[in-house]
Amino acid sequence: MKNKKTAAKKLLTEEPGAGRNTRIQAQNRSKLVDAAIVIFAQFGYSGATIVKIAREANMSKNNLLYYFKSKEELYLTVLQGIMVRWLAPLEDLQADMDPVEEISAYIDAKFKFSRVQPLSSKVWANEIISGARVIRPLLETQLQDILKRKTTVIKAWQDEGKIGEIHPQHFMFLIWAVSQTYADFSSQITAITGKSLKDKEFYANAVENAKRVLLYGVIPRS
Amino acid sequence: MKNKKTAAKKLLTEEPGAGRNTRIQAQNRSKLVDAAIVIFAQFGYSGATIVKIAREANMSKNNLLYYFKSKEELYLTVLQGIMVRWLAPLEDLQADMDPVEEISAYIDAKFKFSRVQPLSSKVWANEIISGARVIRPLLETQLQDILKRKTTVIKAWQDEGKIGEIHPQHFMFLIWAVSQTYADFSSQITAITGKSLKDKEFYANAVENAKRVLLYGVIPRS
DNA sequence: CTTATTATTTACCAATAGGTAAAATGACTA
DNA sequence: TAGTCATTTTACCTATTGGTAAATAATAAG
Repeated sequence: MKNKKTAAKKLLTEEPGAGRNTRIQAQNRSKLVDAAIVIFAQFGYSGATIVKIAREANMSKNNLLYYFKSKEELYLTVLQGIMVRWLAPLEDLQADMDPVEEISAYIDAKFKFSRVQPLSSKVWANEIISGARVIRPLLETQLQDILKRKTTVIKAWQDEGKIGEIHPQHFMFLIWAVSQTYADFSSQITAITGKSLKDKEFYANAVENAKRVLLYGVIPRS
Repeated sequence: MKNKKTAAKKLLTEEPGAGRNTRIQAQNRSKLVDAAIVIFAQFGYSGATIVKIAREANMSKNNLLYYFKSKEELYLTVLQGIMVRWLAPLEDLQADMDPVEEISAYIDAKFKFSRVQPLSSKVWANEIISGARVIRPLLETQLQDILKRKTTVIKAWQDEGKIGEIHPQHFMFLIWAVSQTYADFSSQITAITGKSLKDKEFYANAVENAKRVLLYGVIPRS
C-alpha cells in the first residue's frame, strides 16, 4: 500500500498531474471553461464559487480542482480564451478597402460577438470594470500594439480624405462601447424594450442604427 | 448570509432604532454610502465585504450594521442614490431647443457624470451586467417611462426634419454606451492610452470626438 | 490478466463571511 | 444631575469558502 513515487518525468505541459492530454481531459476542461463563463458572467470573480461552476458542468467541486489547480487559474484560462475571440475581429481590419465597408464589417463582427457570446462579453466587462487586475499585462502589450497598428489604418484613410477629422483611438472606443453595450447591458435594454439581440429584428435594427450613426451621424446631410 | 428575500420596493430606508434623524446619523450613513461605492465598484456586490466597506469609512463592521441592517440594504441604498444621479441629465432633455445643442448638452452631462463619479458608474454597470436583480423593478417602471417620454422628443425633431432616420431608442443606448465606457472601462482605456478622463485634454478630446461622431458621423460631408 | 496511470470521490480543514445579542460608552434633555 | 436615548464595542455563532490529502474507481497499456 505504499505509494512508490515515480520518477519525475514531469513535462512542462498541462495542468493535471504531469501527464499528457487525454481525450477526457480536453473534454472536461472545455466543459468547465464553458460553465465558468456562465457563472463568472452572472456573479463576477468573487461572487462565482467553484461549487457553482462545477455544478453547472455536472461535475464535483474536487474534480474541478483536479483540472484547474485553483479558481484563479480557471479564471485566467477563461479570460485568455475570451481575449483571443475579442481581438479576432480587430485583426481583420485593413486599409485596402473602402472605409465604409471596412468599418461596417468591423461593426458587424463586434455585434456578432455580442449576440453569439454575450456571456463572454460580460465576463470581460466585469474584469475590466473591477480594475483588470488579471488581464492588464496583456492589455498593455498585445492590445496596445494591435490598436496602434489599426489606428494607422484609420489615419491613412484620413490622409486620403476618406474619413473626417475624428480621433482614431477614440473612434475605436466608440465602436467597442456601442457594440458591447448590447451584450453587457442587456438586462437594462431588455427591461426597457422587452427585447434582446436574440430577437432578429431587434438585432438588425441595432446594427443598422449603430452603423448609420457612427458613419453618417444623426444630423441630416443637407 | 442566509438572507430572506429582500423587498426592493422599499424606497426609503428607515433609520436605525426607529428613532429620528440625528446629525451623527446622517453623517455616518453618508460616509458609509460613499465608502460602499468605492468598494462595490472595485469588487462587485459579492466581492465587497461589509468589513472592507466599514474600514473604508473608518468604522467598525458592527457599527456599520447599526446603520444598515444588512449588506443588501446598504447596497440598495447605494443603487437608488446612483439611479437618481444617473437619470438627472435625462430629465433635462427637451425639445424646445436645437437638437444639436440639446444633444450636445446631454452628452456633456453624461460625460461629466463619468468624470466626476466614475465609481458610481461602475457600481451601476456591475449591477446591470450581473442581471440587475436588485434594480430591475425600477428600470421597468421609472426608466422605461422617462425614456418613452424622451424618445418622443427625438421623434418630434425627426418630424421636423431636424435629425435623420435613426432609431430614437437605440440612439439613446448609443449615447449611454459611449459616455459610460470612459468610466466603466477606464482600466482598459488607461492601459492603452496611459490616460483617463481626469486628464483635461484627454477629456476634451473624448467629448469632442463623441459629439462629432454621433452628430455628424465619420464619413465627411462632401 | 496485471499494473501503472488517470480520473473521481470521500473526508477534512482553516479562514472568512454576514449576522445577533448584549454590554459599555457617549450625548442630550427633563 | 439623573435618566434616557443614541452610538459603539465586545463576544459569539453558523454557513460557506477555496483548498489538501488520501482513498477509491476507471482506463489503458504491457
